[in-house]
Amino acid sequence: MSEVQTGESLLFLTDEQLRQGIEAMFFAYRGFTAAPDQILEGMAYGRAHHRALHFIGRAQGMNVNRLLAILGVTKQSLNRVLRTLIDDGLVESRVGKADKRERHLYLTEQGAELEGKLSDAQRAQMRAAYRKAGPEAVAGFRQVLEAMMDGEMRRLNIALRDGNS
Amino acid sequence: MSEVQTGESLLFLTDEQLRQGIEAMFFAYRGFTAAPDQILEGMAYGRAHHRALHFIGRAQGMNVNRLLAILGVTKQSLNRVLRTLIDDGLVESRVGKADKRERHLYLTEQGAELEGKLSDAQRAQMRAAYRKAGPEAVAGFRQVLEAMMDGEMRRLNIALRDGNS
DNA sequence: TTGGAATGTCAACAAGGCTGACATAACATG
DNA sequence: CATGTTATGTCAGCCTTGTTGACATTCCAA
Repeated sequence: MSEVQTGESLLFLTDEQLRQGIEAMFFAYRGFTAAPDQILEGMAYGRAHHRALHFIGRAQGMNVNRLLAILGVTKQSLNRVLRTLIDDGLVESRVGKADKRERHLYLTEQGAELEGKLSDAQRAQMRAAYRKAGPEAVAGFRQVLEAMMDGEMRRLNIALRDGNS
Repeated sequence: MSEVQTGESLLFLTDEQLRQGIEAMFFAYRGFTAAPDQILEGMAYGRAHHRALHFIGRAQGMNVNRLLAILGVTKQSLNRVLRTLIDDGLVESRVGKADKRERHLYLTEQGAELEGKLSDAQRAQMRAAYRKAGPEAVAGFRQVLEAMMDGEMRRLNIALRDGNS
């Protein structure tokens, strides 16, 4: 697969190569969401709930504004989802200590349980793909994904990764 | 980045590594759809129209059933989209020659023009990411994406790639 | 001739986006 | 202190795109 590569880097940029990449991304993303979607179906929750649970679990205590920025939706849209999660006791919303206008979000025990189930399924899927492709491929995969994010997203992603809340 | 790899392949499979991959996929997919979305906004079309145009353009003459399989939606859902594209003169639906029950789908000149515009934008985005990451990374990227598709999707994707309609 | 396949269409509904408008509480600053 | 701004929530309504179910038509194939 890695071909000649000497001066021939342009080969990877033919329209056909790019198109294949685009289509692969489309199909792969479907596979990517399939496992958690399956768990969620039948429950009263959807993909939006999953995303909220995921990122709240990832950086517990995060405030609403930050979650909005990460998810890239409007507060009205998030609120609908968050409302049900809070009402159902999966997420707890605590008034900020320093700034009492802020609400800080935490997973309850119940919330963490569901999040864990979803995460496990998605990680298993990812793990299988990683195994099949091998560590070198994974490194390349990550590099391309990074390059595909625009600056804003990359910042959010890196902040998450480094644990800056 | 390729590390030791001897026995250490497992390093790439820690929960943390997997989680980062999951999040990168989430953020990157947003970047991936951003360019065409922007072109479409304001027009009376959405992402669903883009997908239909893309795959019809990719394999002109494809019948409806096959398109349904590729897109993975119900015929009612596709029909709504296809209806507007046909009515607006972007797609032509021809009765099958061999089997007159089938409808074969083609882009009109107008349809091809819009498809081209969307494609160009998305390819430009992809090209930028590929350039930034480099050819080796791209090869790895593709390998992981392949592994992330389930069998069904991989079959569809490969069939497309090889031009089997 | 008859069953099944390929397609289209009507109706109703749900999830999850969006905008706009408005309300409240709390911080921050002149 | 008064005033403006920030963080959040909420109501109402709209759009896109997915879903099911039901039914009709046309045509291939046994």
